Amino acid sequence: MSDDRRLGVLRAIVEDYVQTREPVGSRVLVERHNLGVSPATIRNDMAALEDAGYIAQPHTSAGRVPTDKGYRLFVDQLSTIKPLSSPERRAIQHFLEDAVDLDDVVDRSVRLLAQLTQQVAIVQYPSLRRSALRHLELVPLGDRRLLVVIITDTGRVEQRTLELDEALDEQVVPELRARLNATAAGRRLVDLTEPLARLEEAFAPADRALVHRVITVVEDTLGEATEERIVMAGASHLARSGTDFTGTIRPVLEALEEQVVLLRLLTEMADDSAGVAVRIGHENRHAGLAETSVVAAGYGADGNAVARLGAVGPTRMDYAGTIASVRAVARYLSRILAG
Amino acid sequence: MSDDRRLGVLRAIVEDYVQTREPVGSRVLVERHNLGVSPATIRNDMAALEDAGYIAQPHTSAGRVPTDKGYRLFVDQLSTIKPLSSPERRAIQHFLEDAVDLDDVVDRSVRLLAQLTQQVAIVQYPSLRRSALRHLELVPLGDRRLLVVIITDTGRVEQRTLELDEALDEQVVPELRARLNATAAGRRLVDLTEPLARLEEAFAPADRALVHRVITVVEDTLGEATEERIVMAGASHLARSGTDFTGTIRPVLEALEEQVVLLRLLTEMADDSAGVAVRIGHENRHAGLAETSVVAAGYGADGNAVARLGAVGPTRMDYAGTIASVRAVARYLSRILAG
DNA sequence: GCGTGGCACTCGACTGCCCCGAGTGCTAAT
DNA sequence: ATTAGCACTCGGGGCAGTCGAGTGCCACGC
Repeated sequence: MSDDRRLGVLRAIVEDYVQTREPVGSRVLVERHNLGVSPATIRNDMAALEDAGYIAQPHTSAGRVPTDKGYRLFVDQLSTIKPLSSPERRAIQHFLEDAVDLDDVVDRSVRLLAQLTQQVAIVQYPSLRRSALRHLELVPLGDRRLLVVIITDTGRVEQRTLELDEALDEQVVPELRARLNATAAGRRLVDLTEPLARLEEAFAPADRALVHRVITVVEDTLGEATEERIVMAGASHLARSGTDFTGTIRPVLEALEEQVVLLRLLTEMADDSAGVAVRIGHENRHAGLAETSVVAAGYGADGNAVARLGAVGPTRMDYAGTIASVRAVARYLSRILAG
Repeated sequence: MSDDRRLGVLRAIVEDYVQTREPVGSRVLVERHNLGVSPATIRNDMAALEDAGYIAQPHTSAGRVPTDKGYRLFVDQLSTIKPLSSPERRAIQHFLEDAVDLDDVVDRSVRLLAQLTQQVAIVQYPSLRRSALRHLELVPLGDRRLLVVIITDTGRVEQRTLELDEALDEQVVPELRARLNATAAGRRLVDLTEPLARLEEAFAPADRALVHRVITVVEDTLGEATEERIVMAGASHLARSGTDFTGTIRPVLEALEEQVVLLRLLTEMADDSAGVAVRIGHENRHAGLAETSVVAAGYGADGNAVARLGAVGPTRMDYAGTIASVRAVARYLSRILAG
């Protein structure tokens, strides 16, 4: 009994099951994949695969279904990444290029990915901490409020309003703006703390209170709590006709609405050599996602990832196609952000 | 046969059906609502209500279920709006007050509304066109790119990058910024076109190309196509155990993912005297939403609505509670934006 | 030792049948 | 106008029987 053939059988089972959504038996297997052997032989292989935990049967007189472990082996065997068709590629590029700002880019990306994969897509906004600062803008609003706008090189814009205790000295604002930008522009936000502290000391004591508040607000904005945003699209794909989940899709939807869960999901995953990570079923370590798989990749200008995106679907998904789409969108998105 | 009692019967049917999710018969009706008459009498009333199209029976030997028309009458009869409990009110206020910027406010609002109503919540961002301009900021990025930032009094920030054909004259930027703001600040964005056109003519011919591009970009940003954004939360509530929809929730989810559909939905609805609008079932004029009802209200600082929010759920929903929650969140949101 | 044909066995899916009960509509009585 | 009584309808649940897909195992041949 060759190990090679057994792998082939597993692969055939996964492919058939993904396509038909039904447990696959030994006969249809030999017919559809013209393996040159008889059903009985396949049955022996299947028994071995079942002993090893790669497949299971829902009930005695039914065919076999891949287990999480089976999908894992299947995915690891997937070596070649199926390239997208060239019309597909053009469509992606065209679609993303028309975006007017970062919100629009992210929004278009997530919809595009949902469309391509026919699954739920999630996209994390470029992390503030890992981005570089492009510009800091201070806008006085009346004489007791100051609007602080933080603009990163990934196009992300954050704004905070400061309520001041005393009337604002209009003179100090342009100076503060200029010196803040001189100090901070171009730096990664995570590296700002120390230079900003030094800057504060360089101001006249009378102005320090204001300077301190501005610096504090900038740093708070970078705090973990509020900085991460994730958008989602394609939830309707979860409700596709042939319902893939035992019971309802509610736990899945609930999990997907928890930013914290999604964030953990995305950040915990380690990309493989092709830059894509796959988590299957229970590997997600979350009850609501026990029957789903996640395919994710990082993106970001000039090679260093500033955030991640991915697709979430039933464990019985088209892994090859999903991986290809996720990878493609991540690449185009990186290119757009760099441009 | 008194018309009063018939209305009471309809009301009782709606209440019971909303609670039990099961067709309600004449006997349980008299028992649960201690109407002082016999089941037979109620049956006559029910027959009349059915002739009038307010209720229907799924099949011969079953109880009655309200029709869209029945719900409509029921909702129109709902005069008093059930006030929220005071802990609820405190929770709302507390929750919304902690928001740091507009994105955060909107995000918190939509989650809060989903939580309160136990349904899908949608919130439209404050309309750009109906907001007033707070500040226009121009930020040179290198010498061939100019970042234009538009900040409204509702806290919304839009940004666009201009790619310039020729090197930017650093001198003209402060002047342009000052004059743009002098012309535009405080005005409703929809009223800007004409003053801006006049402003353009006031510049030296050499600078007009730049001025023109900036003005164009501001006006384009206000164009219908990109200005409207809607966020959604609570999709998981659609998948609640007792599935309320014939077939799947897929068409509903699909409709909710179409910004255009949502937008039409929200803007087409006319608020009643209490500031809340309700659309029931087929009134939504959208196939996917034929079995859902929408409760919406406008919000905005100082009384004039700049956008809308709402809840979407099965026609068999708790209208009184949903209306109360939608109204409350709209009010608190208005207050936050005004403050 | 590996592959194969044959065969008995298992068990879910489907079907037809029956019965029960909830709920109705109608009629006649008050 | 309300009500009691009654015949009628029809969906749903329980039960038995059949069908067929698919398995596991065994004996045989190369």
